[in-house]
Amino acid sequence: MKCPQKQPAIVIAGPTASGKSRLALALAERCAGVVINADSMQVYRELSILTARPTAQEEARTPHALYGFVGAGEGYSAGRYALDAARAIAEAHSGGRLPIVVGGTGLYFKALLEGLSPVPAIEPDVRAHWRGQALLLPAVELYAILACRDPVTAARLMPTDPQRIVRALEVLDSTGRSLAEWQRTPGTPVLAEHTALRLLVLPDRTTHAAIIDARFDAMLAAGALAEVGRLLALGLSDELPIMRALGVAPLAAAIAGKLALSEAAARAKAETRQFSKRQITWCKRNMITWKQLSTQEMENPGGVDLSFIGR
RNA sequence: AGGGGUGUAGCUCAAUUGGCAGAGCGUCGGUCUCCAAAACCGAAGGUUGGGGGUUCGAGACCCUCCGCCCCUG
Repeated sequence: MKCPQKQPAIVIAGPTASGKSRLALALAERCAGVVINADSMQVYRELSILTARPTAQEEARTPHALYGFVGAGEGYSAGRYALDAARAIAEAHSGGRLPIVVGGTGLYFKALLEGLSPVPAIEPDVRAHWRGQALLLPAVELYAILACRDPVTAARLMPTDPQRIVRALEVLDSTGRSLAEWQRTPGTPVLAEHTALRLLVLPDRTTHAAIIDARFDAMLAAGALAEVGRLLALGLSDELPIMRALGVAPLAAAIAGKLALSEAAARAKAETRQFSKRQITWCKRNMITWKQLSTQEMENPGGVDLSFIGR
């Protein structure tokens, strides 16, 4: 018999449309938990239907945290998530509740359980400069600059990968130190692995595509198109993370009359399928030691063994 | 029925007019340390509708059959 942990938590990961939110809610109701978001798109206020955020009814059943609390005009990040999640987990514990972290963003789980190397915040004008350059120059030219100034970090990157090249350049410029050097210092986990029951939900892929399709149709029926219309009305930059949420681009094209709604829907479903595959790849690689839930346990969450965390 | 067009990867289409069958999308696999629903990397996939002919060589030219589209009756 394992000793119940003093500051226990449950962490649930899995691809989109795998039923993990439903599981989190069931477990939270069973053991006085707080459902804490670990999804990079469900943090934004303006999209709730399209990001499959818990509904108001679901949020009324048990406390939720880190859902819909960031404005669309802001760019959220894994670094901010680690701070916010630490606070949400601490608040749950001080309120005598069990934190149940659930989501599909692999990097956020990494920040949570392994921590990020302590790279200081990037100066805003340095960040703006390199992101501006990324819009003007092809990735290979940015790579040439990086290869010249920081060959060690460059050697770890693809010359075609603008996002990571820009990150390496902004870290070098803002901190005066190579990203590769910073990363030699390991991060501090927000949540110690041995205090957390880590659950992994992997759907049966032969039926997952149909589930994704049906869910998107339900999103449309629930008003996803109008939700995107309201987002577009804000007149925000296309570069913001929220604009890259699954379905936003195709539905925006449909609103603009550039795409039939049926084609937009097909496109959004394809994006979602592709995304779920990337998530599954991440889980298989990075969550080898997690407890994978069976279909039975998913259908009957009451049977999930919680003795590890003393419940 | 007659006339015209068309048929190439799962889909949309290329192939310098007779010289090694390709691309985009999709599919599948992978990468991942502060935009991660992001940003990338790789792979599979073809009896060129069927059959015959001309040619050193045919996706292309000829004959024939089949499918689809348009026009005329």
